[in-house]
Amino acid sequence: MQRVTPNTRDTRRCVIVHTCLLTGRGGRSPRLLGVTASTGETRGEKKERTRRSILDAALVLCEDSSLVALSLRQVAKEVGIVPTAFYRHFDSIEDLGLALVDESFVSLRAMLRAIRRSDGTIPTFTEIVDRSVVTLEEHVHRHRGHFRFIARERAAGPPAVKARIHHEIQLCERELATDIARLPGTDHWSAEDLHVLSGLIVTAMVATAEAIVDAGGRPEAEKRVSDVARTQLRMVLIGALSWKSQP
Amino acid sequence: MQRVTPNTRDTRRCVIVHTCLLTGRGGRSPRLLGVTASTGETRGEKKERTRRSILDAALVLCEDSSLVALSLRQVAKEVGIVPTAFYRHFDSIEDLGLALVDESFVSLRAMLRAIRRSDGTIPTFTEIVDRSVVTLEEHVHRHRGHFRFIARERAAGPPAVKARIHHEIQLCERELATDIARLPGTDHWSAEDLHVLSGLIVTAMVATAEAIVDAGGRPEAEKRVSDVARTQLRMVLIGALSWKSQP
DNA sequence: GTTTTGAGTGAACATTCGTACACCGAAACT
DNA sequence: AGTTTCGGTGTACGAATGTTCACTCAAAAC
Repeated sequence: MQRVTPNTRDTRRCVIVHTCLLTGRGGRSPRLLGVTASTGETRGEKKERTRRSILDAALVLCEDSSLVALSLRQVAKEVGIVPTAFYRHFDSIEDLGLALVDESFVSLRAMLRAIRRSDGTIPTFTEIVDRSVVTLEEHVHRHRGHFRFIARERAAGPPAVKARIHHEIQLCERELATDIARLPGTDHWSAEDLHVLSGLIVTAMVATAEAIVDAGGRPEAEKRVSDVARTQLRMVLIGALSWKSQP
Repeated sequence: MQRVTPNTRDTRRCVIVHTCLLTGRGGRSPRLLGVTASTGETRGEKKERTRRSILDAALVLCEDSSLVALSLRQVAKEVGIVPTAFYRHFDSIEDLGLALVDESFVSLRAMLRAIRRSDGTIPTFTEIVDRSVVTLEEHVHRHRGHFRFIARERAAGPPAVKARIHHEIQLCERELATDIARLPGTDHWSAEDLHVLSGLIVTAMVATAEAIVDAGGRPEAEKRVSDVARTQLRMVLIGALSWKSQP
């Protein structure tokens, strides 16, 4: 972010207050030295907390723009550490990005597991669709930052980040394919067709997630998006049901 | 691109040779002054040529990374002009981005028109699908740079750029909806359902275009992508045919 | 109690960035 | 012919960048 005029920005500096670092800034206030020791915090815990602060700060800072435009110094300033301290936690911004990808997909996978878990009774297709869309909507709400990040860096991130995101999405497709295979009426499908269908569904859901994020929390806009998503999924499933696997 | 080590890059400097500027570099070689006049090139033509060079250079330079990480000085160096000369053509990098969006969609619209134009006879759905996918594949090949650009900046560009891309894609959806409405068997569809369907198709096609770009020109990978796209489109259309518009 | 470890500091570096300013000179206009 | 227009040049500026290096000092290991 170099080409903004110096005074337009910076209204939200140091959003993340990093209290543990305010206690003893390298001997700047030597009378507080003993206090830090009294916090009863293990060194590993402190490091982990700083790491979290860095991850959170990075997610906030590249909200507009992208990872490739995110500077190490910006992150350090936001966290409240000196630039060089960044290297104690990550080798580079790209490395940070990979950690954010992992983190994002951990929560996403939790969501997918939640959808799958509720399959005790044999549900109708409509039930599956409605439940999935509702779950997605909730989840995007709760992890808006992560979804924005994935949607952005999937297309614009550093090559390694893009590759990992792509790989994770492919895993989602494969898991969905095995789920579909368990549904009644898909016995005669080829593995190829199964994968094609799950790819289509995942594509549609990714687009839906992006649209929900873009709705920016306005309830009526989100409602419209999720209604569209529901209809689209039903269309796809109806198509799938009348699909004949060809050789 | 600030965080590369200074010597790793720069193997492909000044890819775009800007001959017109080599003739008289501001009086650096005054004996060539008359030559420039003898090129028989209007001032407007020269300006347009420089503008083209800037657009092309920008497209190449932000191939990896993104518009938000593209610097005015990089572009100027690649084109072979001094940084301040950039402002004679664009107000900012964002302005340049908007021009690139327009340019990209001009060619995309030409493609869509081509698909539509061939609808003299009443084609089967299979014919429509096959023809569309083939056309898309050809077009992505011919305008790989533009498609990469759109796919990237759609998610990561400056807000104004993102907005314009989103708007253009919505236009595509609307045009597709009116085309679908002309097809037999969709008489009883609501306008809402039409738009939902075209949105789904456009989403799938955007994803297909991205996948073709990512295939990187390897023929077998592209073949696989386009086969998948064909199957997906058929699935969607089969679903659409057995779709009943609900109130 | 002594030593080692390691997260964080702060100064310094060579680059790169956007932009302001005065200027040039040939095409375009009168 | 004389004047204006306007791409393009070159210098200069303050600010920001990634990365180096030699430190500090309390927690952890011994």
